[in-house]
Amino acid sequence: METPVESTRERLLNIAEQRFGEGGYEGTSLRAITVAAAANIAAVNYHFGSKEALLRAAVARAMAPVNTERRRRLDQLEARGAPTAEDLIRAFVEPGLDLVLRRGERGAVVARFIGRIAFDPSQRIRELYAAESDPIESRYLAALRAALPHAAPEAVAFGYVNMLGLLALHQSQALTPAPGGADAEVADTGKLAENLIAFLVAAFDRGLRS
Amino acid sequence: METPVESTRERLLNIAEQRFGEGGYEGTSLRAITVAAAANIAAVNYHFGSKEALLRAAVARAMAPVNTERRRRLDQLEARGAPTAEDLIRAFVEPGLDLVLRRGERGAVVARFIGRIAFDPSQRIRELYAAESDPIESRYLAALRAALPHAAPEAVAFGYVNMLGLLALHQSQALTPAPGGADAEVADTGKLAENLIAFLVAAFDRGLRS
DNA sequence: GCATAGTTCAAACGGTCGTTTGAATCAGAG
DNA sequence: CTCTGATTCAAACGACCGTTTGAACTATGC
Repeated sequence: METPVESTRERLLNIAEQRFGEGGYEGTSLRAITVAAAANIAAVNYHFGSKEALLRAAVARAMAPVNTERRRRLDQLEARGAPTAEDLIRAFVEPGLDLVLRRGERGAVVARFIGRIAFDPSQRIRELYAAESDPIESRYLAALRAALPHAAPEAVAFGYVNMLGLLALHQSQALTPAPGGADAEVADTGKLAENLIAFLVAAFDRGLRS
Repeated sequence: METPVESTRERLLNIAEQRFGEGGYEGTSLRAITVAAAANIAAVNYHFGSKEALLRAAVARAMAPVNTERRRRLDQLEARGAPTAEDLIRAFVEPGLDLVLRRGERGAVVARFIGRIAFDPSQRIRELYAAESDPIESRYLAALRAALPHAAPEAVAFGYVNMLGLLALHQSQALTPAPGGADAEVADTGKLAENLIAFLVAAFDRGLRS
């Protein structure tokens, strides 16, 4: 028989991140996923074990390159010593948005998936995402505190969660209800990352309690 | 018989906004709602017509006082002429967060409900929320553009969706996974609104593309 | 008291959910 | 070819979903 370019396992992961990103975890059935992936329903439990395990595998796979790139940038910045807040914000935001901007449709699917899962209504799902991005969180927070000595530590943490949230919202495209809307235009011009970074830099530099 | 302080209809709305706020629309069943409200399942379809109609009624009821207050503040600001960006941001954010801070537990439930529905995974639900808050959106955008003449109109719209998103995330408490975390501390001191407003004002004043 | 409209009730409807089963099919090694 | 382990398959499992039904109950006006 013809050799499929993607294994069943890969097709399931690809379709899962697409559908989960569109309808959320609760709003997407395994049957919808397996039909779209041209796989049997039992294949999910065979390859992953359960619906939640499929989600976990999809999150891990989607986050891996983002985490790697963030770690790499953070290492590089710290090697040079004393990164600015803008350096750090850029090192955090760009790996998340480059998915959308520089990898075509596939990247947009992954970004929407990540952004959606990060703020899923179910706390269980959110924790699943948080566990995947936690490892570098403390490093970022420490670097941000050092770069913003005038701001109180709690204020820096406040800024960090705002950055995390805004990035997720733009990744999930939940802010662009109408095609051709304001945000879509910004994204089309490839300036979304720059706009978001400028927005956040101003907020971090001058909008945090001291 | 004893007169219940709340009618079945009111109990359903109260429990609905609590449960929808906790688990999202898809993640909450009518049976869970009716059991908690001590009502029969058929009561939902009798009083509202369907699950989605129940959600619609809950959204409308929860948003009404927020919209009213925002309109009132906007009227007041425009009567005085030439409101600043901070005036406008404050007039938008405070009505949304006062729910949490100044109405006790009940207000926190309503705020979480609104914040969650605003960015529900399902676009259908998000549009349902947007329809409820649209009427004043264009007024706010126009006033913001006038207050920020140095910023491009698309940049102002970009800032507006960021404000909307950050407010919803803080309302939904999705940014506070662990009790006693950084954000909870900020909220406990009653300073969340001030911190968020300062964050947004700095971003609007200095973080928007011209 | 009796009719009437408003409300609640237990029960069931058809459908979909995630998961499991056990047989069928596959590819590769001996 | 035969054997073996990995993979796929149709089918069914019990549970839960939103919705509907028609009878029972409640309160109010006559």
